[in-house]
Amino acid sequence: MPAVARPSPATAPRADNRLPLILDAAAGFFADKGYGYTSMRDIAGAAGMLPGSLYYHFASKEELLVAVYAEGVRRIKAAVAPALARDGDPWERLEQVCAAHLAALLEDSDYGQVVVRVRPDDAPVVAAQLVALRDEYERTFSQAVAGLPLPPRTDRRALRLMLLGALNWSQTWYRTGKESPQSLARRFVRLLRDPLES
Amino acid sequence: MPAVARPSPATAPRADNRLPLILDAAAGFFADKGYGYTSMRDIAGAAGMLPGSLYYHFASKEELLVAVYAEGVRRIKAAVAPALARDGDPWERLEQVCAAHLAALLEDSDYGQVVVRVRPDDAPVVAAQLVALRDEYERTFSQAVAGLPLPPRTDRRALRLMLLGALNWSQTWYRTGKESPQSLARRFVRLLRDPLES
Amino acid sequence: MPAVARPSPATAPRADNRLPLILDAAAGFFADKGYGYTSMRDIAGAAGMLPGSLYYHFASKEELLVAVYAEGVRRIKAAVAPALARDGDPWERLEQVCAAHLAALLEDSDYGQVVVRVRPDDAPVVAAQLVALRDEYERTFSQAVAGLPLPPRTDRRALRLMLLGALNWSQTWYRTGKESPQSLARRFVRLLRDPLES
Amino acid sequence: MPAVARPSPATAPRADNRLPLILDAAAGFFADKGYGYTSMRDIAGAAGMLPGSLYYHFASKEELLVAVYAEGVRRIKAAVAPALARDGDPWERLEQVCAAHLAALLEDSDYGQVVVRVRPDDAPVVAAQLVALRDEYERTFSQAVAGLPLPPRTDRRALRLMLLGALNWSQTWYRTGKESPQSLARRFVRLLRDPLES
DNA sequence: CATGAATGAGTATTCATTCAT
DNA sequence: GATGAATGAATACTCATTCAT
Repeated sequence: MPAVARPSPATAPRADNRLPLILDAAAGFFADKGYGYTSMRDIAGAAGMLPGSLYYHFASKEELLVAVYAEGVRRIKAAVAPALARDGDPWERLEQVCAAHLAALLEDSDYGQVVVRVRPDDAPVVAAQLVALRDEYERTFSQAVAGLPLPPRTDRRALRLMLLGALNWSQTWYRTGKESPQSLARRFVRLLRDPLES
Repeated sequence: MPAVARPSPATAPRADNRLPLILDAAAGFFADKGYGYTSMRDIAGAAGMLPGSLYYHFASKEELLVAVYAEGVRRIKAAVAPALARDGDPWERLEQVCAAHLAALLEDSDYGQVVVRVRPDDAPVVAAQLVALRDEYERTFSQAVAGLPLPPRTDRRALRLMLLGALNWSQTWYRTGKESPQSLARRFVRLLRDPLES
Repeated sequence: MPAVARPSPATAPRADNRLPLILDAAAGFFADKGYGYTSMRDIAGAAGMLPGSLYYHFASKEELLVAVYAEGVRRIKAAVAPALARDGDPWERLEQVCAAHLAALLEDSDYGQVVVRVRPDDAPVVAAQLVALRDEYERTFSQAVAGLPLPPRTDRRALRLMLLGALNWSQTWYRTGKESPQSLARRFVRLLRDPLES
Repeated sequence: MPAVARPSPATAPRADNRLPLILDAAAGFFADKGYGYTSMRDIAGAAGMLPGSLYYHFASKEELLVAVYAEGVRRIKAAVAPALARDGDPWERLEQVCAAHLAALLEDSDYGQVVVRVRPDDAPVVAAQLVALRDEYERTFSQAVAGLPLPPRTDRRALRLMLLGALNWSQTWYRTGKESPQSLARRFVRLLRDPLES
């Protein structure tokens, strides 16, 4: 326990500068193969270290997942925030929010994918934390729906669940390149906005 | 213990057929914990046999999954078929199809859940078979959308993807008891049919 | 226990007419992959029956091996016998014996190969029987060496071990087609007969 | 707890190196029971560790075999090298080479035995490596034959195959104690060198 | 003669984790 | 901060064998 050498335990309590490397590696695998199909060895290998070394940074695989998941939520929220802040037509705003959500989910980074792909009960011990993080984001998303001028008695909850479900499920069939998140978002929102009954 | 029903030990030599038992057990676990989180021990235990005994019936865990998955698709198709066959208002028909789909997925049996929950690439060796099965069903579902009278240039593919996505994703948040598949289907279809833009 | 139907329990105590089929299948695998690497399933499959059915014919895998091994020894002895019976030049006779031995071992059938390939202690329970069978043949082979007119004090035992070793080991490197057992036998015997020291 | 002997925890960080222990254990079993009849449990047990722990050192049973086999070839080559390097009578040299070969094979260590006992295709994945190793040694052995002054048109290849076969097959019947490798080698070489035809 | 169904013990291998250094 | 070495429990799967039918 060196009491002097370290410049200042308060300002730099723990450097841990390879931490982002680990998070990136983990996010990559979790997004790609899922939590349960990823081993600590996979992650360590990709981060250029040995499995045991991961435990200096995270107490368990589950805690590592929480960290990745939290970062994923943070990024989706950050991606959606500008769209949400915009003034103007609420339908247009919803479309932009959806586009940002989709982009974060499908293309921008592994972190976003993790949030949609990993089911909280894959990691029972921390399931509650994951659910809380997910809920946190869904409240954000709700605001975009809440701002919509809708006929009275419209079921806004169903609207939100439907839209979010459609968006999230797209991870299942979406293939990069054929269509942009932006245009997909437009299609989906149009289907809701425009009357379909001829 | 029906004392009469059994035809005769000669005609029915002894097909205890614990095979459906195995399938049920597997379906239960796959639906509940996912494919990768289920062990052959789990399944064997629930079926009242030893792990090795499973291999008399299925050559591998993956083939067992295919059997469960196929049965799942069969059941969803069977559930949806009557609704699809109905004459009358196409929107009404779509609603009934969605209700049947949701019921099969959320309540009726584990088999339906497996089809939605298990990702084909969890079992790489048979992934193609699973995809084929899933596609087979989706073609069935498409018919309900195809029958809709829609304004020209409506994007029917997007409509199908959106609806199916919303339906399937419901597995994530749906909790039995609060709301019936029937009523949920009605809500979703209404949101599409009725104009939302005031 | 039908007392009448069977023609005559004494003359045909047990038909067992698929037995040769089983032996052939077993010989094939034992020769090819070795005893330990062959499963009863392999054999049953090749014989067109189920694994359990083999136990009607043989009490255990080990006993099946004994049967195959015995048949192998029988065949090698039968192949060598005519050459051994010949009159005339003893060196010529030895060459013919070696040629017959090699042919039985390398080309004629799987049974011969089994005798050379399978080590008695691969099947501990019956090891002694296998050794006895092998010894039985070696005594036969010895006669060909015993008949040789050799300088006094020649070590006939070493000669037999050397020749038999060279012959048996050929299974390791011999590839059908390049050279006949006949010509290989001639080469080996010549090396012994002719003086090499110039 | 030796307080002095250990040079310094810094220079010799802690290379317990139980690896040779594992190799020895594996060599012992492979030589004794054969590759396929040896389990990783056997080896681990003899090395004083748990089965899983072996995989820290070797990626698979097959790779472990390669390591043992390579060491075996190395040892036989090393044993034969001095004899091969000798000047003087080529027949005498051949005899010494054979004696060294036999000693390595029959008495000196399990490693040598493994090379002769284990058939490359017992471990299909690495079979090619094993064959390459074996060939490597056989080229060494060939030199001893190549140095022999022989009548023109003598078949040197057959001579090498015959001698090596006789030597290697001796593993089958040789029992320590009765006769030394040295004397056995002399017998074999004499049989070739001296004219047998009276 | 043969099968259908199962057993129980064994196989190689994987994995999250630990901990002294 | 990280490693080398190991643990212990789990995993999918295999195999010789059994036995009622």
